[in-house]
Amino acid sequence: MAPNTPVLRVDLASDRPVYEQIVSGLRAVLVAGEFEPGDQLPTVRQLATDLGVHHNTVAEAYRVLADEGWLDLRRGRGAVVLDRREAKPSPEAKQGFARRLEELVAKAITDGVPRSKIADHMAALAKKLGKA
Amino acid sequence: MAPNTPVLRVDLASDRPVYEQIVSGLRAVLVAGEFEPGDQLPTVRQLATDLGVHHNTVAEAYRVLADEGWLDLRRGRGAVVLDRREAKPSPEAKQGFARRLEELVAKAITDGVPRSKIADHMAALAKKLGKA
DNA sequence: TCTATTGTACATGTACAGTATACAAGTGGC
DNA sequence: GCCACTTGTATACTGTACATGTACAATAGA
Repeated sequence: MAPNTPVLRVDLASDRPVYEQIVSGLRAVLVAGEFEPGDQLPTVRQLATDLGVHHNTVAEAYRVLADEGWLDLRRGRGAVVLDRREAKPSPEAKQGFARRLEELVAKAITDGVPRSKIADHMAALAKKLGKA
Repeated sequence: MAPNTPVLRVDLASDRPVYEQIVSGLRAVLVAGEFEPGDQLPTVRQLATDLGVHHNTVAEAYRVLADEGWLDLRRGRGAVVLDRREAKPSPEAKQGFARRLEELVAKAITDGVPRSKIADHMAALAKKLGKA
């Protein structure tokens, strides 16, 4: 493996905001359990250098994740991964997820991804979630 | 049902651009097959009034869908749904879909949606895609 | 205590989203 | 054919968000 494993990657050319890419990407990594509670995340300056952006951009992303309860963020200390087992109920979150999922699939179909591939991906992910 | 069935709905308070919400929402409707080729979509002014936005905002959304091949757009005539069966292959589209899907699921989990619900939704959608 | 490290606050440049307004291109009745 | 009307388009303008530059505050460690 490469000397320093990149935590994630961003597309500077994308129309999607970089800080939002960092939030989404890191959140996926955290949900996947690739970090244990107590683990240190790269400092805002370290990750910023890796990604080629300004450290304030990374800081903004870390702040969002901290608000969501994923990180403990303090100056001088860095970003520490939290436990976050509390599953707070969300009324319209389910509905929102369903709609976003439909929209994502519609986009993929428009982009020419075969429906069978899409179905396979989702079935596989659903299976993984079920046994977790 | 209400006298006029709303084609879709947007959240003006969302940080997500309205025109992008219109694109995603309409694309999902089109993929779902709720319109036949040749059907008329609401005029940009009509839909704009329904949604409470400016007609130029709707026009921008229609233009994106027209570029994707979903609509035939001409002044004086309105927006007509096209056939669009051609499935153009996309190399990185599959990979992009997979990543976006993971991120969407991570967001849902963060929002407190039970993993079982997420898995059920995806399994159901996958099944529907498979038999289509 | 002193210094380096780390996150934060604020101001600035730039690009994009949404709107107001005027225009061009079709449609349909006469 | 003419003319009013409808529909999408183009341009200018305003507010806001993204990303950055720079300085600051708080913590860690020697």
